[in-house]
Amino acid sequence: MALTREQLIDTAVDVLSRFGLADLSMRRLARELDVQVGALYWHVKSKQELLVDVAAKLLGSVPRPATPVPAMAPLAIASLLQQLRTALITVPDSAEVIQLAQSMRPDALAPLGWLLEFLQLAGIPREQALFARHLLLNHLLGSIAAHQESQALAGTPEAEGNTAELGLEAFEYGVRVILQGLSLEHAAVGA
Amino acid sequence: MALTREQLIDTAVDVLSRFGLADLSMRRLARELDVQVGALYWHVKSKQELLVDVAAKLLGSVPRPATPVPAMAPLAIASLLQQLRTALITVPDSAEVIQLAQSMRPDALAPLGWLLEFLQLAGIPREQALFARHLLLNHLLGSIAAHQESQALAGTPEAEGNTAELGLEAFEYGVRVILQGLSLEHAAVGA
DNA sequence: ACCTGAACACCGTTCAAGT
DNA sequence: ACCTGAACACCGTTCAAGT
Repeated sequence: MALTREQLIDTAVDVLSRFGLADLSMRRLARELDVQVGALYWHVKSKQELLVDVAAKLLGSVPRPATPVPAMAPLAIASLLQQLRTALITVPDSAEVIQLAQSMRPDALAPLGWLLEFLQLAGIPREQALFARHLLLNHLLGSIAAHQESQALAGTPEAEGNTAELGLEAFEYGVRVILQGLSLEHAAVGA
Repeated sequence: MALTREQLIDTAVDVLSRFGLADLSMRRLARELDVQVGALYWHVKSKQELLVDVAAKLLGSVPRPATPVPAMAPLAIASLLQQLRTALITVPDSAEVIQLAQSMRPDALAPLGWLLEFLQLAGIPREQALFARHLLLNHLLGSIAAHQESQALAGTPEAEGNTAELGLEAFEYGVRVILQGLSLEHAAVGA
């Protein structure tokens, strides 16, 4: 049966999850799917386009939180960020893939749209909500990348629980700091 | 006269500044320096090692601010971040290069050491100062990358001052939010 | 419509051998 | 000490030709 775009994306997600971005080449994908490299380009315009779909699939399992009342918006934001983190933290180089997708097609990642929505709901004007989202996103992706690096360098898994919790702690600290800073900058949030 | 490591680094900075990271290959460098590719590997262990030195050179022009009294630490931090931004904003893909250097050799970039120092001076305990620095760094590099992307997509330089100021505004907004959030999280800062 | 075969124009790294 | 020549094992993308 003929190769499908879905199959191509699924295989890409699989190779990424198991071996990382360095091993995710078009040639590797072709080998994995038992076709010639050229065949892939009938289903997909370029590797970058494929990676956008990979990013969307990585975030596909994140459910949309219920729309909060304004006073609860910061909580909804924090929990959405947590969910995004858990969806990405086990996939090597996922931060890089999301960043690329976000820069290529800013509307391709639905959960990031919700994030903007909740920030505005919290009383932040649109333009500044865009800045604020950038801030939160840079922190999310940055802390995921840092955590994965530190694990990669760890080598022998001595005290692995230790570094894993440290990564989570750093993430939550940053979210707290940013949300507090935002509520100071925009009076509308507090209760 | 023989090729030197300095020459190699300088040429790399030059190619990066003019053409970006995609064009910064060992083979391109060799062509530029009129040697064979192999020659480069006598002066440098790997491309990654070279990029660490490139990153250090990019930040080499940033002067160390005078050590502030604790109450002035946030100001010193904000001005150091500004200087880092101006050093990097004109160099394509500089954020990526800094991030790589920072992950390969966390002590190679002196100004980032100063940043940690000032955060502790502001009354933030060491461990959390490390998180806070990450937060500021992710914002700095993220906003530089975003600004350069938006310029790349702009194509025709219509209303170029507009987007340039928008990038600066987003950057300053983020720094403000983070510093305010930090001062809320750590009581020691206010005057 | 979907894929093969083969090419084009590249990569980073290594290393015997030269000077 | 410093560099060349040549190889090894890869890349992403294109495209005539096949089925």
